[in-house]
Amino acid sequence: MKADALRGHLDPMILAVVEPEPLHGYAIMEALLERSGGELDLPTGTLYPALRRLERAGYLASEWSTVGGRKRRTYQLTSAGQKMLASGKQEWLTFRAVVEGVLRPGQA
Amino acid sequence: MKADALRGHLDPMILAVVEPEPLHGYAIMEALLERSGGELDLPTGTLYPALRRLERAGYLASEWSTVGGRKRRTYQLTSAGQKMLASGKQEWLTFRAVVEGVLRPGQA
DNA sequence: GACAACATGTAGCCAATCTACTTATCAGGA
DNA sequence: TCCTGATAAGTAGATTGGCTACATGTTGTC
Repeated sequence: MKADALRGHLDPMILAVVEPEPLHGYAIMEALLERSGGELDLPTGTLYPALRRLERAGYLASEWSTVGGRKRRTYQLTSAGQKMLASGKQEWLTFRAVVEGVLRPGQA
Repeated sequence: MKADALRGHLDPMILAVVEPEPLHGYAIMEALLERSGGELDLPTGTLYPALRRLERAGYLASEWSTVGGRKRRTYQLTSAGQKMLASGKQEWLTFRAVVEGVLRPGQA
């Protein structure tokens, strides 16, 4: 999968994995990897800046903790993030319809 | 639809609309608009550079003509473009599976 | 002692899309 | 006649988010 493809689609995906329960960065990476069937292996240079961006925008809130001597910053969805996630899902459906309307991916 | 969302997905869409028949730039814009149900209204500053890029890459070939006093540059798919389109469709299916695996868009 | 896994982060690069602009022809209505 | 909208093609420059590459430190295992 090309890197560019992710542009503009990563944010809702991150919000989606922290929706059911707050997670720290590393766990978010693992959740994305798992939910994507091993396809979405984000470099830390992508994920961590994205998390800070989402927090700055008010969609996530974070809190430090220490577990087994390791420092974790755990992120949870805010109510603004909840709304953003919902509209992100909606936008995805629109986007998918647009691409498939043009691409007709059935005919290889 | 956000601008970024298109990143990396536009190329195969352009190739797809010129697949059945060669089209000139303006007609490609109209075809995209029509196939997308009016959603994909590309600015010329996006389309024309993209066409040149695709030609430089060998996926499209172009030819000038004049119709009704207006100059047109008509693009057609090359065989490399044909292959690129096929793999682009395949990549789209992968990408879609990744996003939907993470997003579970059913649950709004 | 070394290495993999866990955990977080920054600096700087790159490329595709965008806004805003230019140039030109043709058709139709005021 | 003049103006506008549709047709047609293009460039310059800004933006921005995901990338590579790097830095730092802990824990557990061979």
